Amino acid sequence: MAGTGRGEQGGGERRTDALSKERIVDAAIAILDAQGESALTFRALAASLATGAGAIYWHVANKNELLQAAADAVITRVVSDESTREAPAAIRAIASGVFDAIDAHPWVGGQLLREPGQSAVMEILEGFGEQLEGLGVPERDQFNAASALVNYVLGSAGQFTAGARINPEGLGRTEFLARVATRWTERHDAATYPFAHRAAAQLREHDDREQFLAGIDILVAGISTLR
Amino acid sequence: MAGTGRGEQGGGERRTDALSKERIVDAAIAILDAQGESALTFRALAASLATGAGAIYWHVANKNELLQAAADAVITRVVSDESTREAPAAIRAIASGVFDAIDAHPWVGGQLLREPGQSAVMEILEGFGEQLEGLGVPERDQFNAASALVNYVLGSAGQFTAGARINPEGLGRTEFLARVATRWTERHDAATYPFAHRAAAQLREHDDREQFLAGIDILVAGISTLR
DNA sequence: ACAATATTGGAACATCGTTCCAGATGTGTC
DNA sequence: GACACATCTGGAACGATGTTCCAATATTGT
Repeated sequence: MAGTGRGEQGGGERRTDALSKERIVDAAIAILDAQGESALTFRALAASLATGAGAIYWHVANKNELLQAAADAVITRVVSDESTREAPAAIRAIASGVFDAIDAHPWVGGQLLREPGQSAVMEILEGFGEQLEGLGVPERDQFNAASALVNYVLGSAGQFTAGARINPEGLGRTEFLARVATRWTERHDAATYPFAHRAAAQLREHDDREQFLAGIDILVAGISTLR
Repeated sequence: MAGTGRGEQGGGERRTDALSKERIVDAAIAILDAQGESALTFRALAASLATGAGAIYWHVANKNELLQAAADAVITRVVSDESTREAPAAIRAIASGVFDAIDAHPWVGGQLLREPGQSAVMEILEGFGEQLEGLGVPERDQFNAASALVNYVLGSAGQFTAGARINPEGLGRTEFLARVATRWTERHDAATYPFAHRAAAQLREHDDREQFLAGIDILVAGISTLR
C-alpha cells in the first residue's frame, strides 16, 4: 500500500494552477452563492476548477467535509470580529453577524444544522458564552443560556434558509412572504387556527432581521433573570 | 409481465393489500424509525410493501411529500393534545411533547427544518401562540414571541437529530456526548476557547431534555417581560 | 539521470429519485 | 356473460449523483 500520508507543502513553489483545499473550498462557496445548494456537485466543481473528480478527492475526504469547511470559512470571519462592547450589545452584535452571513450565503444555515460540535457552531457558542459572565449569569446556568442562544440562532437560520430554497429567486422577500401567507390562509380554517391567521397578517409587513433580533432580545431578557 | 400472479388468492373478495397514502406513510415511518433517515428509499419502501416504485408514485407525488406527511403524522398527535393548564405550564407541555416526539423519531427534527409554513410547524406555532394572551403579551409582540419559541424548538430539534444521525447507535446518549466532548477538547486550544472547554465538561453530565426545557424557561421569562 | 512519491484527470461503479408503460384489476353498461 | 373504460400495479429504464479506482503525469530527493 502506498503511503497515504499527507505531504506538507514545504517552501518550494509549485505549479500556479495547483489544487489545494483552500482553492477547492473557495470554488465551492462561489458555486453555492451563485447557484444554490443543489448546484454544488463534484462534476460542476471539477469543471469550475478545470480538473477531475478524483483530484478533488485527493484534497477533500467527501462532500460533507467540503460543506463544513465552506460553512466554517464563512462563519469564522463573522464571530472572530469580537467587539469589546457591553454584554447585551455584544450578544446582539454576534447574532447580527451570523444573521447577515446567512442572509448573504443562505446555504450556510442548512449546513450548521447538519453537524453538531462543528467548529462553526462551537465558535458561535464561544462567542455567546464569553458574554454571559458580564450579564451576571451564575456558572451553572451559563451552558444552558449559551445553548439556548445557539439553538435559537440555528433554528432561525434553518427557517430562513428553507425559505430561500423554496423562493423561485424571482420574488423579493416581502412578496414571497405575502404569497406564503395567503396560500396558508386559504388552505386552513380561521376557527381552528386563530393565532396563525393573525400571524399570517403580520407576516406581510414584517422584517426578518427585526424579528430575529426581537427573539434575541427576548432571550437576553430571560437570561438576565438568572441570578 | 410474467404473471407474478396474486390471482391465485382464491377468494374473489376485494384485495386486502390495496395501497393507500396512509399505508405508504405508515410503512415509511416504520423504516425511518427502525433504520434511520438514510434507509428510506423508494426501493426499500417498495420492498416493504411488496410492490414497485411506480405504484407508490401513484399515491404520493415525490419523496418530499412523503417526508412531510410522515412528519405531520407524528407532530399532529402531539400538539393537538392541548392542555387547559396555565399559560407557562402549557407552553412547557407543548415543548415537552415536541421534544419527546423527536426523541422517539429523530428524523422528524430534520424534516421540520426543511420546509417552512409546513403544517406541522404551523401547528406548533399555533399551540404556542394561543398561550401568549394568558401571559399578558401585547398583540404586537405576540408574533415575535411565538416565532422565537418555534425557532428555538426547531434549532434544538436539529441539533438533537444531527446527534442521532452521527451516533453509531451503539453508544448511549451520555457516552456519545462524552466522546464528542473529549474529541473536541483535544482538538482545540483551551486558551482561545475558554467557554467551550467549560461547556464540554458540563456536556458529560448533562441531560438533553433538562437543557431543552431550561431554554424554554429562559424564553418564557423573557417573554413575560413584554408588557 | 533516475527512482520514488505526490498529484491529476476521467472512466467506471453503485445507488438514488423519478418516469414510463404494458399489463392486471376493478366498475359500469348492455 | 361480454365488452369498454378508468384506476391501479409492478418493474424496467433513465439521468444524475457521490465515490472509488487506476493509469498517466508532475514534482521531489539523491
